[in-house]
Amino acid sequence: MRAALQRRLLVWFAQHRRSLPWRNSRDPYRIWVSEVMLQQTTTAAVIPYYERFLATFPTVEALAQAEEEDVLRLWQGLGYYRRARHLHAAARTLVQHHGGRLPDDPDLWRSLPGVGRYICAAVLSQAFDRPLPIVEANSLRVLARLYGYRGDPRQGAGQRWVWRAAQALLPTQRVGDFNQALMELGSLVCTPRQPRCAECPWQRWCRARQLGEQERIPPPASRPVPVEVQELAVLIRRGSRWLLCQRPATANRWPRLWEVPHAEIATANDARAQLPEVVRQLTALEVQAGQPLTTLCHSVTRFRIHLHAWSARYLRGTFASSFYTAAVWVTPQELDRFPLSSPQRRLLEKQAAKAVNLKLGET
DNA sequence: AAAGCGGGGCT
DNA sequence: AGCCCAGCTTT
Repeated sequence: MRAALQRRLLVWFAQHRRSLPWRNSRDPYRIWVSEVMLQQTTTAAVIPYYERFLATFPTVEALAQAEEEDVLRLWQGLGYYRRARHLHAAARTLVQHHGGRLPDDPDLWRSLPGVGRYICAAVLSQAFDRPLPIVEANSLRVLARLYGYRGDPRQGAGQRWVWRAAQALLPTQRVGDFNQALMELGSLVCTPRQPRCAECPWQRWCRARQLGEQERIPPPASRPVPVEVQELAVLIRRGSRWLLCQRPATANRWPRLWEVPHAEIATANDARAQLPEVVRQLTALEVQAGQPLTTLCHSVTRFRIHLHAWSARYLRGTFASSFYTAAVWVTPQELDRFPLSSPQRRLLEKQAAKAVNLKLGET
């Protein structure tokens, strides 16, 4: 049965595969770049970025020689900027310590920043046909449905199950094509909602379909419980600069006003000018000096997107002291939301440390 | 084990 | 509006 599944999938793939810029090449560098960009990002969104990136940095040497700032500029708008910094750092490692070679060596790939189990296997199976399985959002859905797996294949035991399933199904030849085909099936046929089972090469073996449970397998990711948050905000304009001042509604005095230190950097680096957007959202909520601002948030992330970076300390529960300032950066991860080069990041971290000291001094 | 990182596309 | 997406790192 396994052989039949493999054969039918590969035949289907030969007929239905989309022509994408990173296919038709076995260059590990090109495949690698595509996998990094495609991480948590849809194909349509990636294509223009991918073509620009490869035109600018056609080889790993070109990427290694580039300034980090220029790499980030090309990445701007894709999000998850840590991916770009890792890609660039890994390119430099490969050039400096491995002669610019991208070999068929899983241990080497896994040692690179930003390369986990999936990207390692995706690159090596496509470039060298190395028999490594991959599990991502599409193949995960296909496998869970094929075997009618009832648990959550994204977590714990389910995760171990789905990687074993992918491993067991893997052919000994045309591994790259098979991995691609599995994802393509999930993307074109075995979709999250309203899967096109009539067009599926595996329909006769699909347990979920036999049970009529295609839409319920795998189970949807659970959403965080909404939490109501209250705080006060003041927005002050001084010429072309903006000051944002926030405090928890429970605090009884305002923090000293500090200029938001990353504002200028954010506007300078981000074409979509995040600061005016913050201003727009806040004014849309009619935030005036001293007015209460009530937000229903479904998750920390959602709230922080809403108000951008300045509410970090509040939601981390570290605002027990009687005041709170917007100017404090909390973790390096929070800096990942901006396309900041490593030196810029270090500067902000230093400023943040200073702000924390000031804060402690006043409490 | 769980949180954190974004922006876009789709229903 | 929700929900989802070719994941990885950090805590």
